[in-house]
Amino acid sequence: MSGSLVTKNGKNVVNKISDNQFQIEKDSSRGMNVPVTIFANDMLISKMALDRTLDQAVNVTTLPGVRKHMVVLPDGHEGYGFPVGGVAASDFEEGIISPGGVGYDINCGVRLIRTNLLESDIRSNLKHLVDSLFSSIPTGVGSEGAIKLTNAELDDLLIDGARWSVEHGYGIDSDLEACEEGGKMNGADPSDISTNARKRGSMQLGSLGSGNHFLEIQKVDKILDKKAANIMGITQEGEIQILIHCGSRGFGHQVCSDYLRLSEQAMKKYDLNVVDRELACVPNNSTEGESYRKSMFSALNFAWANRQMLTHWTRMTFQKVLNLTEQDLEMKLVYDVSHNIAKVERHKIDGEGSRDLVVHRKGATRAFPSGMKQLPLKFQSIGQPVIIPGSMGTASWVLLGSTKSMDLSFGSTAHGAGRTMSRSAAKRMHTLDGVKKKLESRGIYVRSLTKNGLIEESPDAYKDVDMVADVSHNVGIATKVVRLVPLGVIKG
DNA sequence: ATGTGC
Repeated sequence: MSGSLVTKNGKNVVNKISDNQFQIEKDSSRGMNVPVTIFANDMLISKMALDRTLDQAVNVTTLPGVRKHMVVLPDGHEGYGFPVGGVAASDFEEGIISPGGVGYDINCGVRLIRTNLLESDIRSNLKHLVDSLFSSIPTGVGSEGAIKLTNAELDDLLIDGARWSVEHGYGIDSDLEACEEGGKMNGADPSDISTNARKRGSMQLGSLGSGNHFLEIQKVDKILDKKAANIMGITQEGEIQILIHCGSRGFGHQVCSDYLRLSEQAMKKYDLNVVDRELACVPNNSTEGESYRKSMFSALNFAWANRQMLTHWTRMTFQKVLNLTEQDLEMKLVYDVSHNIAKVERHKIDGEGSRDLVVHRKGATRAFPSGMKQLPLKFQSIGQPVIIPGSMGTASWVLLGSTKSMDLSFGSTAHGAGRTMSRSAAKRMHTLDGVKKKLESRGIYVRSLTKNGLIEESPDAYKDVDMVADVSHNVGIATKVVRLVPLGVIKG
């Protein structure tokens, strides 16, 4: 491919800066406040130009107070208003906050748990392990968890996040320091949460959900950065790891819906106009902005509490099936990262010094470098573990945040593979047997609640996660540490 | 993603 690429709506020209960096220049005449920077390669960016990904990124640059640039990561694809796989930073004082900039699944995220087991320790028990996980962890749309909370208990959980779960017996103290924000976002306040969100939330606590959410038993395929891997507790190839990918379930979904509606109404009051109604937003410093932040933070905490509970049941299942005690079976949390979040961070902007920005990461992972005070002590010297799940049944990656991310991507990198085939296309092109056979041929045992759940998540409906990790590594926003491959999967 | 699609 040579020359420049034009986006789907025909209005935006993409310039290639280098092999892995592209740009859409700022055009003030079309209301753009900043340029768009895209980290990709020729193949990935050509796919982004086929749908609305890049045009949506340009739309975001027209929002009030957007700073520096809109970032699109190599896994970018179209989403609700804002593209998924993007970072939009808005000025704390003069900018906006937008529910669509976080997305429906608030704090969709992943956590990686390392074990002291090798593949040979579990091969003969793999099916039993997967079956037991499948029966002890509720999956599927609308699935209900084992826990029923009163309103007052739910309030406590929404304020304390994973800490609530640990204090109620689901996990250990050291789990908390291995979570972004310690698994508890300060400033969460559930007082504006709707009754409807509460109703859905309290029922679904402690469940995995559906779509691309999964729990995988994986093994270490390759270690590329031994020093970083060792500090994370990952020591050798063949070591068993658990990856949990899920979010805030119907609770966060309802919070997002509630605030999209509220934002659309409040925009009239603030005389805010947006080029796409899906970009509904409110001034960050407004009553409505504060209300969304408090409620969205509550949903972050819901998701962290939820992943913490699933961690506990995973540990119990492994102990029981393998007949090992808590002492003999090490299952330590490596790290837990959020993929859908907005929070205030200080970032340098060329010519303006440092500013407080509302960093919207939608399908993006924080990738802070060494020395950042937000990181737990043991990662201060190397940087933050970044966990990137592939699609079900494909590889996943652990990367390491790097100083370049602070200059290039507001301290962020990609979050996953990103779809390349719609759910309906995946259904047309695959059968249940075909997908199962393909996974089995790779030695992967899957339990799924629904037929469509499996077909829609067929590995070839997604981009190549290795390519996504490569772009991140080559640009230097996060570097490769460990490649993981699945052995067993449970999903909705 | 989701008590799944205008």
